[in-house]
Amino acid sequence: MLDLRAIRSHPDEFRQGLERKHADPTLIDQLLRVDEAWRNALAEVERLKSVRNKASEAIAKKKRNGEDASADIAQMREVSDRIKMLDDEVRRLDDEVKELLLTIPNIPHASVPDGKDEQDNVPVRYWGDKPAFPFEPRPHWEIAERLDIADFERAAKITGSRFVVYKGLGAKLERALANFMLDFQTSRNGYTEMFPAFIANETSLIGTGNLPKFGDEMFKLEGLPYYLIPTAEVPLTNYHRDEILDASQLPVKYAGYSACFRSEAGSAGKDTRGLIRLHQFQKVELVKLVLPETSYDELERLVEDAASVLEALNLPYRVIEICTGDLGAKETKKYDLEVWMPAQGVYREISSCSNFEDYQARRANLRFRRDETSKPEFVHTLNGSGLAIGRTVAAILENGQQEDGSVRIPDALVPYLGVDVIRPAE
RNA sequence: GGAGUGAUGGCCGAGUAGGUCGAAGGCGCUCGCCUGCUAAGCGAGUAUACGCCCAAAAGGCGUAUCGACGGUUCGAAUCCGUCUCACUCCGCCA
Repeated sequence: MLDLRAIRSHPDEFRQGLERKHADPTLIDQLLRVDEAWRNALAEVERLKSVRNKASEAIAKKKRNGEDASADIAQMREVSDRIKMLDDEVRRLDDEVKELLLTIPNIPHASVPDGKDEQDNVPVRYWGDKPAFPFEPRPHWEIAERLDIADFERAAKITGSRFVVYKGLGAKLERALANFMLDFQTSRNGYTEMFPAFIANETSLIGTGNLPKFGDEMFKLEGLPYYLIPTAEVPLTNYHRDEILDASQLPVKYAGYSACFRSEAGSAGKDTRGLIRLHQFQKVELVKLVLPETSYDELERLVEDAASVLEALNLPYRVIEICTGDLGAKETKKYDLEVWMPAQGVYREISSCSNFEDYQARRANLRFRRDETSKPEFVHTLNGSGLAIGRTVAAILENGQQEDGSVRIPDALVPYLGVDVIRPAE
């Protein structure tokens, strides 16, 4: 959430920020209106409580001296009733302020290119040579079915559409990629490996910004205040919730492997085939908690950390900078990594790296202290996929495919998979 | 799932016939003194959030906070209810 005091002192900056994001700038005015009402009610109730506290003290004194205090008590009864009413009012207004604050999106960073939607995103660099095929490249789902390494039909039988069962070398490829990515990010890029729970509570989801607004993108456990995590970002970012870290601990860098569950509400008809858009996929997620003044440098480094996996796997990709209109609600700045998918002839998102500044840190109360005497400040949080495994499988299958239906495995992965080519059964 | 115990400040730990308790005491930490150095000793200080005053900082005033929420009361760390978490025992499991 945004800083309420900052909004009070220069609301125009926030209105403009929301406009850049094509969000509703009048949210700021709504907020300020309720905030003022809240502060007025608060001042009044605190004044009455002050009266009450003094009177209570006087009553205590009288009683100790054996004097009669019944008149004072009767008088205070009225004050107390009024306090009770005002307290309800204050609570109601305070809830309203908090709810609005939780709903208002983050403001884009000054460096983010203006734009309306994804059409206006800006490619910033390209890496790798797209493979040239002397034949018509097949889509990955066809390759996978032919190699008998992924089974969508039976997954639909077991669960439903948008699920997959990996089989044989497909299952091992999934496992090999997870191991490879975790090893890579821990040993090469200095992340601490984490293995979180796949279920998180509502407080955690509010902390990362998935609730209250985006509950319908997740699977909720029936009758419980628990959700299946849509990404390991949720448990990893909440790991230090309500803590005050020492500045010397920063940056905190976590790499967590998890399954990710997405309801994909509203995406009917999109990417209905293959591994691109499933209700469950696995991912290695990178999360950083950093000093505020370093967060944009850390974002650039995060992009490199994610991109270096693609380079190690020799998968062609590009980096695009997301424009203001296409930014998610929580982000101040975001880069997507898009991997080349030869069969469709398009780049597909395989990683998304974002800076949230203190938007999540405020929600999750993630703070640090510069030294023993200084006041706690909010950290900046960042995260990026490093990478989405299902889409990496798809990219490896499509980019490594050969005319005979076999698939060449990237060299870096061979020690993990045990073979350098996946061939169709005879 | 059943039975029980507990939750107080950075940590430990007092505080139940409700009233000068934001909370004794100790440890830790900070500053000063003392000391050849260290240790010990002595003195002072040491929570957070929010609102108001102030151009701002400094500072001042006020309110709230003893797991959370709600209730009783003029007044709650202390009484009542609900919940959460932790621990112990039993059962059940990987």
